[in-house]
Amino acid sequence: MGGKGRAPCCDKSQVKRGPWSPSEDLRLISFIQKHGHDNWRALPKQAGLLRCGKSCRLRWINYLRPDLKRGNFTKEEEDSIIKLHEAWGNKWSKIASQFPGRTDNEIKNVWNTHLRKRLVSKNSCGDDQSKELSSITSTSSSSSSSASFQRSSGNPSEGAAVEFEHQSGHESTMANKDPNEMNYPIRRQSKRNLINIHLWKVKFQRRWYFKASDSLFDFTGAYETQISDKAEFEIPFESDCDFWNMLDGLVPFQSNHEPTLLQDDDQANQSSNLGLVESGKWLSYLESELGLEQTTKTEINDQDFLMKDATEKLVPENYCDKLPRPAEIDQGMDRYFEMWPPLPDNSVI
DNA sequence: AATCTCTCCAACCGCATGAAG
DNA sequence: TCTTCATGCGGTTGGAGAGAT
Repeated sequence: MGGKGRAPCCDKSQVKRGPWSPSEDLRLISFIQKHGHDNWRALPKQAGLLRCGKSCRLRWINYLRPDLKRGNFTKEEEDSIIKLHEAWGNKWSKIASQFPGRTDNEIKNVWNTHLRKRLVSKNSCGDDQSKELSSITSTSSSSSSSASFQRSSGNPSEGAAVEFEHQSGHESTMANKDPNEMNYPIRRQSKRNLINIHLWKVKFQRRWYFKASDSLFDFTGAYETQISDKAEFEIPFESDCDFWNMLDGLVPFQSNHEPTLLQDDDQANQSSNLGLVESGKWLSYLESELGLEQTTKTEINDQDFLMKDATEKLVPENYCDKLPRPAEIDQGMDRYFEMWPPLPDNSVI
């Protein structure tokens, strides 16, 4: 590497940094779903993201790609990591290659935060662990021992990466929810906490408007009522809908650890104010305000309705992602704001 | 209740590597 | 062969949350 050195990968002053917002995630997922990721450098611009390609790549690889295995490491996985680290040292990518669905970053983190300490602790209790300790304190690879390990049982290589489960049996932010509310939380285990997935669906003038969201996905759209209620859909890349964007500001739930659904810079303040609106009620109110007498509150088969894998493309034939916004909805939303003004910052429900 | 300290992990940074011109 | 570019890799950091004082 000589000469003037490499040019920076991007203009740092022109790109956004820090935690990703759900809407950015949506854009990245949607773009990659449709166009792949042949060129990370060009991807942010094409996807309409103010991020550098490197950041997009990391976000996808470490967090968004659908084949990631979520949840804590099993004892078997941890044992395998220890053995592999003994054999290969800090070759995190190489080690991660033996754990489908796990990332090098994840393994590096679990090593630095758990396994290293555990082994140091073990070692302090006896000399028989000195070999293990030597592998911890040295970053060089040991060529003497062949790695004997097994892939952890239940790895996701052959199955859906994201496993959804029904809410049954969980307490949740929806503890007091009205069963009639059109709000169907599902929980899945993430590495750090539980994430609620919510579905809303409202029928208006022969069209279903839907919205589904969790901290990673937030997709909206509409389809004609003559198609099956169970029709599945893809994440729309160019999802329309000022209407739904406005609803995004009315985030009706907030789990303990999750970020608000939309935290774009220009929406952060609004979200922080509105994120505590009591779950579900806004939609019931909206329905009555809109006079949707014919609105049907249909039980949704969650397993059918949710994407099990972000790469699946299950699009209703007459799916529309550019529907005009009915004036009635605009009016109803105006009245909604009057009835449910933004809450003050320090309010708690 | 307020403050401090620790833990964890997502995200960033810089370097290495390989491909292309 | 040299330079530039794109991507991969491993080390490090910043900040949120949890626990301790």
